[in-house]
Amino acid sequence: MAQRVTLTDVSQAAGVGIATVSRAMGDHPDVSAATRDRIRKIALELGYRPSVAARALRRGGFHAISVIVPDTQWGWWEPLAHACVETAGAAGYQVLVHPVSGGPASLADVIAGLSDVPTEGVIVISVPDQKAVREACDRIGIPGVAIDDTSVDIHFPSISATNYEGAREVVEHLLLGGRSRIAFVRPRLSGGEAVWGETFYLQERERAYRDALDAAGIPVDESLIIDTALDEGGSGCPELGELVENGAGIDAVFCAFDQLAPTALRELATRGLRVPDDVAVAGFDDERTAILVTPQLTTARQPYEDMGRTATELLLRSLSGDRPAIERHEFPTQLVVRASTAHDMD
Amino acid sequence: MAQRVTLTDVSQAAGVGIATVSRAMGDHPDVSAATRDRIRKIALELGYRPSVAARALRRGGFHAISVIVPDTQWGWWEPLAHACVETAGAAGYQVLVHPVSGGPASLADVIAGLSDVPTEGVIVISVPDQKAVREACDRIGIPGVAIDDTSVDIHFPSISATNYEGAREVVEHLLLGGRSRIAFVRPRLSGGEAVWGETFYLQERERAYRDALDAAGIPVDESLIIDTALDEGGSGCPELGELVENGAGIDAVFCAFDQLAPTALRELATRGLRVPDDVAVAGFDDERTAILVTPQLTTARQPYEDMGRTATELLLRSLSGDRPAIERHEFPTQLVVRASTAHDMD
DNA sequence: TTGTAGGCGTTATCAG
DNA sequence: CTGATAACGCCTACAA
Repeated sequence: MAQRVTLTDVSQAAGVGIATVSRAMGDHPDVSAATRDRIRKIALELGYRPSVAARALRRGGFHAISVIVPDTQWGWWEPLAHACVETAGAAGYQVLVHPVSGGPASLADVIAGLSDVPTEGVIVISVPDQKAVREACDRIGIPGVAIDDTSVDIHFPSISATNYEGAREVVEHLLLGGRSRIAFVRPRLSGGEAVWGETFYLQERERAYRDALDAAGIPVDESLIIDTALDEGGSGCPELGELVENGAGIDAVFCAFDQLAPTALRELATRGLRVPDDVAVAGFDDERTAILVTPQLTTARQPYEDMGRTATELLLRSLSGDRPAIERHEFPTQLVVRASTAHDMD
Repeated sequence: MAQRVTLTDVSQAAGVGIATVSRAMGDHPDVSAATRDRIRKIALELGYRPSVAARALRRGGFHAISVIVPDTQWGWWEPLAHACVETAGAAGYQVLVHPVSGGPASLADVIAGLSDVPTEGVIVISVPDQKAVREACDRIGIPGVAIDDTSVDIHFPSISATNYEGAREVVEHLLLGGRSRIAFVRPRLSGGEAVWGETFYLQERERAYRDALDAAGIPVDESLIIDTALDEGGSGCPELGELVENGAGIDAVFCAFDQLAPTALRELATRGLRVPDDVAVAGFDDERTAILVTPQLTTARQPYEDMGRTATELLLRSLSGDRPAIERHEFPTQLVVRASTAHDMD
């Protein structure tokens, strides 16, 4: 139905050669204005659309890369995609963004589907299992780069922030503020997603939490490390509430990432604890959440721009023959102090 | 560099005809397992990748559509894109998402760039000027559908929510709660973007605001209609502050959309006004903002799923020859009552 | 200024 | 089972 009208059709309808039509449609100089206009009119009437495929075949390629983005409800990955688009655009590449629809299997599915998409390479964001994804890439024969700190084992050049250093900086900021009973809030694995358990960035941030306390001579109290459901709109964080209830005497909360903060803040508010006076709260990412909650959240900002740009550069380089090493490229975070931890706001 | 190795190369290296290689690469039955494996091995060594262009040319088309999404920093449009992906996927279409990079000109630019992208049609989201975009589409000869309520004049089949009815419902909800001094907060045009001034949804929501007051027998006080900068992270809303200062005696605030609420809420909090006891606050969209602010926001939810699905269906239909009418398709919003307006929470 | 012909890399149709 | 060959639709020398 769709791709029916061709150059030949138009040429016949106009009683000219196909070359003339081709020239008329492009902005070729070698056509008389009269015939050009006549042909264009006919083409329009016939609903002629040039075949991208034929054109690309003729010219050899599309110069497009794909960015595969996770299907989280809210797009924290947007700054990343944006940076990719910018960088690729400057190099004459189109960027195709493919949202992943669901479970862990489907990332590989999306990639498999790419065999019919004109893309020369792929940037995957937040990959549950790099091995499977890598195999999918190999199967269709395109190179890839990951912006990912979830996989413990990596099979792509992997871009991430300095999770350990960033988290350590956050915790040290809390310690400097005189806090010593610091809870660490992690996301609870929901359903069968045992994946979380081996999530690299969680490991790193937790390690930083422990090390920072150690270094400050504060023994880690395992009961202060709690797991909770991820639900930004939820009314509270029962596990944190329990901690307060039990008289754990916490004076700070470090959320493994910003999205865990809203429920924590609400729980504290419900229990009449003031933030930051009674309890300081901090997160990680500097996501949209951080500026919308009350009070606004101290956190570690991930350098998404740099990360996206570097990923794209690595990919483009590997398109021109390079085979970049499979290693982690870590980019430093920046501590952003806001009202949720007060001490050095003055 | 990239697209060099072809079927012919592999066939020569393997000492067979290209047809055999083609069959070996696909999962054709008519090849002996032995040759198939041998050929595949050689192809892998040579780094052979089938040409998507040639393949598409042969098979006639790509079956992909594009969704062009605005480059707002935070993706309220994501549910839309998601619905498009789902709907298109079910019909065997790939979806390419193209973020727009900047100013009003660039949407048309993105579309112009699509002439080299294998896409059969386009869904544009939030179009500042449909006329220009329509011309860009015509120029490259692909059909389009808009999910858009910004343009006053439309040149695409245009999907949107029922802005008037939705806003009216919100204002009536405030009135029902006994509020009568209701401020209406609009975004201020920043820089040269006179576009906002002729923004359809703003006109509609304002009209609803006025009509609702009228219907309730409350005269519209023009001084209660204020324009403010859009800055989610900002510390307050000076214009609203002034209103309070001047003793305008407001008891409710209707924000033209959710993203205007955070600063309004902060301003009220700063001035010691309690929400909703002293002042009720409501928005429009049911965006992420709505559940993150304190207190959570009463608002009108846009039915993004329906909207995205319908847009995709319209587009797919126009790919099979239909020429859908250029008209608005409006989908009803749903009033979502949260803590920011208290009266019927009990 | 216009028409003819060849080829881009695949796949499908035919012979062998 | 395998090999030649003809399209697919467009662009562009080259020829008229």
